[in-house]
Amino acid sequence: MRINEVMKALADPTRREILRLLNEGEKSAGELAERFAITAPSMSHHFSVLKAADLIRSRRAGQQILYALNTTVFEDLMSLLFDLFGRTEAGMHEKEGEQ
Amino acid sequence: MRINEVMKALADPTRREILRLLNEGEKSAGELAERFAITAPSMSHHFSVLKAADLIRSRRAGQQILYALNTTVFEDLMSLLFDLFGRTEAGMHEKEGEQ
DNA sequence: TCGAGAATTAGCCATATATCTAAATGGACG
DNA sequence: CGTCCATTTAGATATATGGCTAATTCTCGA
Repeated sequence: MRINEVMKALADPTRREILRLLNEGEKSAGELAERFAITAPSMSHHFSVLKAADLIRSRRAGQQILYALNTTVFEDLMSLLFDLFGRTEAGMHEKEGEQ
Repeated sequence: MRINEVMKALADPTRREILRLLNEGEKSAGELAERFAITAPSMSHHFSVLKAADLIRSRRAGQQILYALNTTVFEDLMSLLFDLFGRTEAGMHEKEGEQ
């Protein structure tokens, strides 16, 4: 996991809301876009940031592109946060995050 | 908790490293600064961002200012991440077994 | 093959951010 | 007091980011 890309991706409120919506299930780009007051190209930019961070996955279905959460990153994120905040008693979590 | 401020604070690698160092225990501004290749004013800027996000607390001890983690935010952060990634009932039924 | 619909890519602009140097603040101590 | 030391504040600058419009790509269906 690229921590920096993940964290930067999560730093934007629009992207966090996209993730929240995708938590309900797979949605098309257009379906997501209509929930926001920004243009499709801007949304597309956010999708690419989320994809680069591997927070979402996409697949084409006809003319549409469907996006879905990549939940495996969640665990990595938890691991990172424990690394930052977790009060550890010697070896409580062996697996250290990168960076 | 101001999610946006917390997330933006965490988006910077220097600030994440500061938190990691503070996880070892309280440290002075200078003590933290000497670990990085950036100037004291730049460090000070990062401290203020972390403070604004309530991720750290500070207290004066003579000429020095000591910083410490504010661990209570950790729980809030976890809660937020579950909100983003945690499978809710609706989501669970839509994409079961997906990874 | 052609046109329409969905989405992305390209290019531009304004704002936000991270960094620096220089100056100001606040405490310690002779 | 006066000066030193630790840190912050002010102000400047370069880069990053997020938004837009216009143009392009890709797929579907007549």
